[in-house]
Amino acid sequence: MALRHAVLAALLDGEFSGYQLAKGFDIGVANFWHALPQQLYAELSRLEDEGLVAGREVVQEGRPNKRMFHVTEAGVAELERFATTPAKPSFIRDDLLVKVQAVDGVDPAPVIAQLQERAAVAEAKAEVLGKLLVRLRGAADEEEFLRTGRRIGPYLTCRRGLAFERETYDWCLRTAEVLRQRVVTVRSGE
Amino acid sequence: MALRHAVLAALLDGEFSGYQLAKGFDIGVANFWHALPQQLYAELSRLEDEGLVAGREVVQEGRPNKRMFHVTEAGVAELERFATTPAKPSFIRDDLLVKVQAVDGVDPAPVIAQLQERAAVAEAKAEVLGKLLVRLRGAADEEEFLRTGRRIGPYLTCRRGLAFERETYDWCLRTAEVLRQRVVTVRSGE
DNA sequence: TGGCCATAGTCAAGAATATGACTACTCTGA
DNA sequence: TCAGAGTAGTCATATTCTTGACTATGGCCA
Repeated sequence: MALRHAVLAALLDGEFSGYQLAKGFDIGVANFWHALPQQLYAELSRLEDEGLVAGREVVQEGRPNKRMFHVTEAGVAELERFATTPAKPSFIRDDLLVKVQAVDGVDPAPVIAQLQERAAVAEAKAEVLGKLLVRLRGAADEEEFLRTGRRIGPYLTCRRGLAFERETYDWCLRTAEVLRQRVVTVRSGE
Repeated sequence: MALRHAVLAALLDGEFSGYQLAKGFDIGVANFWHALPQQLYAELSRLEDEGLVAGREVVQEGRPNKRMFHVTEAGVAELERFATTPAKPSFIRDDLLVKVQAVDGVDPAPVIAQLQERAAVAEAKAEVLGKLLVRLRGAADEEEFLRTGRRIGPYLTCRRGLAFERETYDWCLRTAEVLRQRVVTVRSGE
């Protein structure tokens, strides 16, 4: 039940609408918590009912009105409480890893293709995250920023995301190469 | 719905009981697909009903009987089909990352403590995975094994798991250090 | 002027996961 | 000899996540 806390954590950066969160979840918080728009809207409603966030209607012209949310004091208190509860071990869930695990029993060609695709996605994501890091730290260099910046949480999680994507990229390419080599080996009658 | 495929992939290594899978899921397949025992038992039943795995009762003395499962031809075909479906993007889900994201708004002390704990867990897991790699490749060296071994799927996913745990370890320690430094900085009135 | 995309959000239903309790037997250590 | 841990598995319930459809409006392009 940490989606609510992920939302609260994301809202520490300011005021956001459900729609903005749904977009932004792809780059920022989504490194460690993926959610669909429907979940976010529903969670925001629940959080508002419980007084952990507060929303205000923003009337817009030329486009639908929206509701901007921010964290309340009670919301910060809830985050505080959450931070002290023992963390559950993290886990990855990845279709592609399942396919690689099974690769000895099936045709490797589609797996190789998917590794390649995934590498491309990871590369693109890594680039986005790299740029986000630069934007977050602004003019300061990294060390300086980490020592004195006033909002380093997103920066730290972003670094983790970047390392993860780079690792994914490397692993996908190296794994695809291994599988490709084996196809050649088998064909040449090893 | 890839738990079923994770189970099928795990059973490619031989015959296992639900109980064994539940234990082993922690080290092997669990790198990319975590599941509770109840889920595994339920999934095995469903897979058996659908003819994708077959079980046989093994009568034991001094302990409860067990059911050993293996993948059927239909099961392999299902894996084959699965391997060709487009892979969904993977995602991490991590309580601890949420806490780090929120660390600017809350007391960092418990977060630092949890980062330390997590680093220890990751280190232990990395060691287990390292040993598993050695066991999987046996006498051969890595290159040799990857070229000619007949069951490399688990090896490849295990390498990914190892890289992930090492990355987690590094990130946790570096992040904890950053947060500790800041506490000092703030205390000294920066 | 018809179709598509973006903004902004909602509803309902279903599948997948998690939580907690429970049976039953055996071996081991205090 | 009693408690606890390990083996092997089941059941029921609750929460969470995913899928798919749906409302509205405005702008852009052909």
